Amino acid sequence: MKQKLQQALRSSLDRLKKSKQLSFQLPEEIQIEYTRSPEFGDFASNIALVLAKQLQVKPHELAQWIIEALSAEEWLEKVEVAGPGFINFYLSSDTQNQVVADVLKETENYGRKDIGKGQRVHIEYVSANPTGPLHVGHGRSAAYGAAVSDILQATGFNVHREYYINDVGRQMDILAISVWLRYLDACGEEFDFPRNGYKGDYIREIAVELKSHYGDRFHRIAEEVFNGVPKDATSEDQEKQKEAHTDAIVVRAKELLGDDYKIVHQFGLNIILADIKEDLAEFGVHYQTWFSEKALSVDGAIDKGIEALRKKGFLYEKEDALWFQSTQFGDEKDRVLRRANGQLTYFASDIAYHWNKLQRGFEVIIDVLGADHHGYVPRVRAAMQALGLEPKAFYAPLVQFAILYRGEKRIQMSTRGGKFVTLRELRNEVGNDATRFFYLMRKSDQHMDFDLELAKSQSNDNPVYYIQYAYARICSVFRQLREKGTLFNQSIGLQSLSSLKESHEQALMNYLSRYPETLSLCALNLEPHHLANYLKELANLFHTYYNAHTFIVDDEALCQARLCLIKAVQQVIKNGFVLLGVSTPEKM
RNA sequence: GCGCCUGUAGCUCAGUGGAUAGAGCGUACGGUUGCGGUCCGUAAGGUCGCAGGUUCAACUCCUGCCAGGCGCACCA
Repeated sequence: MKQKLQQALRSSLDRLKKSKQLSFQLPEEIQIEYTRSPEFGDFASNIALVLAKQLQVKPHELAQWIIEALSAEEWLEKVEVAGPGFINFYLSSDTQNQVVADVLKETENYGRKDIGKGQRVHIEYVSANPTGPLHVGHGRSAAYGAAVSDILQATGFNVHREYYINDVGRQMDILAISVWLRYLDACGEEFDFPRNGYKGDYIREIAVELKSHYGDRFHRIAEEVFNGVPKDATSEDQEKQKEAHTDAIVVRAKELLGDDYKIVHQFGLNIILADIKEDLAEFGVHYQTWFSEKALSVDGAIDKGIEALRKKGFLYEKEDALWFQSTQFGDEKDRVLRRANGQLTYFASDIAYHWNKLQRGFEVIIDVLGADHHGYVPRVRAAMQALGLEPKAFYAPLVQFAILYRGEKRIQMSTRGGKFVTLRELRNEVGNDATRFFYLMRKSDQHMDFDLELAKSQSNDNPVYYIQYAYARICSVFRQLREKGTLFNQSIGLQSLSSLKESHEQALMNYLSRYPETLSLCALNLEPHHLANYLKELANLFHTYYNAHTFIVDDEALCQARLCLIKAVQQVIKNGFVLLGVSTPEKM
């Protein structure tokens, strides 16, 4: 519709150019926007305001000329000048009605558009270290990544969802020794558990399982284990000392266990990863690939990634270390890929991983990151550019933590003490639907307050409930219809759409027609919250309508037309919720 | 100290350079309660953090300041 209006304005301006001998430069795009309220019509354009200065004409007067030069269109009811020189368009009601037929015809495809043109998009999200269960912060990333993926897919992109498993490195070693030490504890050994170890109860559970699988195969005497290991820190803030302590234990573990170390290492990883996979699957969050960092290092991909950078000339050696010139691409300092001690940094394997993404032919790369990692973005962006990706084909949307509240009371969380609320706990308490929707309701890169009480409540204050209720209510109307022995007749309804004259009906139809644009907006900005807000407003308009008018009326034509309208509403709620991962129960 | 993000109604938050800055909740009145738990109306409530600048037009873009959050490893 916007395009049609732009076309109409363009030809009107052409005509003016000739008749009034005007010369002016058209802007690239003639702006058409939805009006804020029906009193300004359905659409408005600011074109007269934009051109007024060039032409030295008062905007209001210019707008009048443009309107006079517009050719009559049957889909336009009227066109007016308003305010400082806006041109307001009023669509004829038949044009408005058309949306109902469109929705019912296109059903689950209504709103889908091919703006992606099949571009291959790689989106990586969550990718939490497999050192423990997912917590509520990861949950928000999961909900966000899944919704963005589905929205992009629905708008014509070819989306590949991937989870990068950081299954090597120090954190994993610390996990391994944490499990092992709890295992030794279960074997009756006595010692102080390292401050830097993973202290959660799940570690003990894994240790117990390890013991039941392997008996005391990995049992070593505590004195032997801690022999030569530097003392642990005496307070939490002595980072260096804590790390020295755990690092030494890792070395001892490898010495004492030999090849068995790998078994312990893998055992913990497997259990935690299985838990993460199950958790996400239950949350309705799916991936095409679980990509292992270990696999990357095994097949020499890291060297390939480094080689790729070297060939492009962005590497140099300094003080025995290998550096990447990320400052060439706006990073604040160059970054080390290989340390003086010969070890590769995490960044090196991350470059390899991203190089691998490019090699697989993805044209758009999206890394969903926790907001606390924002400092990491410039160097990854730099690497992607160095490797030849267009800057605008790389996106790193940030996801902020949610602050949990139980009513007024804030729920305190600290990762350090292992005292965090897990995603599973949250889902169990408030349900998948509310968890998903609440996460997506707010712009992802902003802090949000997540009220558990509200999320659980079966009241209209709860937006998820409110929208689901609208859907269920519509289902209920159709059930009621059957009980009354009346049949829903879509073709009669569609032929009678012109009888939908109530302001509520007009408003609903107008809003339904905005759904496709809302989807595009979400897709192009990677912002699913627009869709959540849209659905809330749609439900609101529906409830208002429901309370103002009866659908099942004696006038057959009117009745069927109204049923068509609410059926369209039902369809759009469904389409939107599918993309957000929220269910649409028919009864509540 | 440097960098990034955020500052909009009592609260939670929307707001693609446009018209009188909005919604929900909360507050104060009033009206409706029969498809399902309602909904509707009215009012109060704002120097859009502050100050400049760009523009016909700024909550929106730019600069500076103030406040809050996060990040600043040859860690991952």
